[in-house]
Amino acid sequence: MRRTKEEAEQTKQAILDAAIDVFTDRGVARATLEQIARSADVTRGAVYWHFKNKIEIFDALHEKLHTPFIERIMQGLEVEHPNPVDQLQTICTNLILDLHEDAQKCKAISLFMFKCDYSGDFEQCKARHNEKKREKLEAFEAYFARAKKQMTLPQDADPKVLALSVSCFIRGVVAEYLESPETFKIQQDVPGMMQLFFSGILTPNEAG
Amino acid sequence: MRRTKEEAEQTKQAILDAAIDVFTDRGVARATLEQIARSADVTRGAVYWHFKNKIEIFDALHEKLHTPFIERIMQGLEVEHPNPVDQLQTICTNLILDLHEDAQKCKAISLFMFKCDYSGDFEQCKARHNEKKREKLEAFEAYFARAKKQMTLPQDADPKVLALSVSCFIRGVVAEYLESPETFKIQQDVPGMMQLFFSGILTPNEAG
DNA sequence: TTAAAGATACGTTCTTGTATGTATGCTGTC
DNA sequence: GACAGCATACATACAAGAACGTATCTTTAA
Repeated sequence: MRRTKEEAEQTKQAILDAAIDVFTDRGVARATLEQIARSADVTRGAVYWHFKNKIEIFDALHEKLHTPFIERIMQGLEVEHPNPVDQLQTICTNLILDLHEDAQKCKAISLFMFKCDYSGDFEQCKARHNEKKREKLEAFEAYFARAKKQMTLPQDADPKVLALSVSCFIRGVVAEYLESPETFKIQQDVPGMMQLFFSGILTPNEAG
Repeated sequence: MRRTKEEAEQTKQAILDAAIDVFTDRGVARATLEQIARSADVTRGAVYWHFKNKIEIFDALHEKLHTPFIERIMQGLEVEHPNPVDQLQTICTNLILDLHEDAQKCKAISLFMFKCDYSGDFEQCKARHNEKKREKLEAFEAYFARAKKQMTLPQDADPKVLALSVSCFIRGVVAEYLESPETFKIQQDVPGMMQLFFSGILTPNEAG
């Protein structure tokens, strides 16, 4: 049953797609390679041919999800913008609004937010994933540093803390939305919530 | 080997404490009742005596964690306060700052944020846990409704959306902190971040 | 022809639930 | 107030089924 190279690549992608479904349904830990194989219409033999084990599948999915996400944030830094904070607000808002139209992406994000834990053998993934987070934080920081330089942000603002705040808020919004989508209508409420949050950033901070 | 009633209760609590450790180390799904028993210095027989299965242990831990948390938010509503938004800000800030001093609580929260998923048999927990979330959201909402009535909040503010925003932000902050505590010093940065966030709430919203 | 791309088969390990064993705390009774 | 009888609080033993990794086929592209 040897396939052509393109067929083999298709099989590999089919396994990854199937993995998203099975991980979503049963959770990463309880998901079986047999179930993934079944869902991709192959046997475990095929799975073991393309991936060493479950962790390799998991990591492949993570890579596939986060790379375009970070690229999008980085891209905004490549062009000059009169108000980087507004720019960042727009990017973040759109990033979240996009979720509403990409069910597969939602599933993938939910995987890493709710359906996995980095205990046991999965601990080795954590370092790689943290690296991605650091990149993201630094990009956020760059937006605020640039805004400070352009005087569109109070001079006493701390880019690090602001970047962290943005990161926290986005994470919370995405988490709450994915966890219980019925709680709020994303299209309707999110722009307002983002506006509210970013208006806090632009307010000079009088706290000690 | 029959123990007295108090000893039995101690055993039960020891099992719950052990469960936190084992769940933390191996993840909820990969944790074995045998491991929990070992860690509590009993056998699986004792575990099965006090709990029907792993899910019951899991639920008991959740109950133990969230009840005091919600009570604390509710308590703030019992007394009158000249500025409910400030009051809520203080409560939320303290709630987060407290984490720094209670390692066991951090472990427990991390459990429900990172170490578990509600797939398979654990799906039955989700409804109960969502109920707790709803209570929390309604309490937040009550603070803002009261502030509106007392005119310490712009009249065009939507208590529902504000409550949701607070919920999202807190969740994000706690998640980011617990996931990588080295990213920010909680005592130092959190008050500023909360101030920043709540100042956005008090700013009249001009967005469409 | 040989090696890629999988399928099939097998043995082992790990967990779970339950069934059964057992020692002892408790309770009513006389 | 002591003692039979029972329920409690576990410990131990057992059976059954996953799930995994590997080893061995099979087919066909290169």
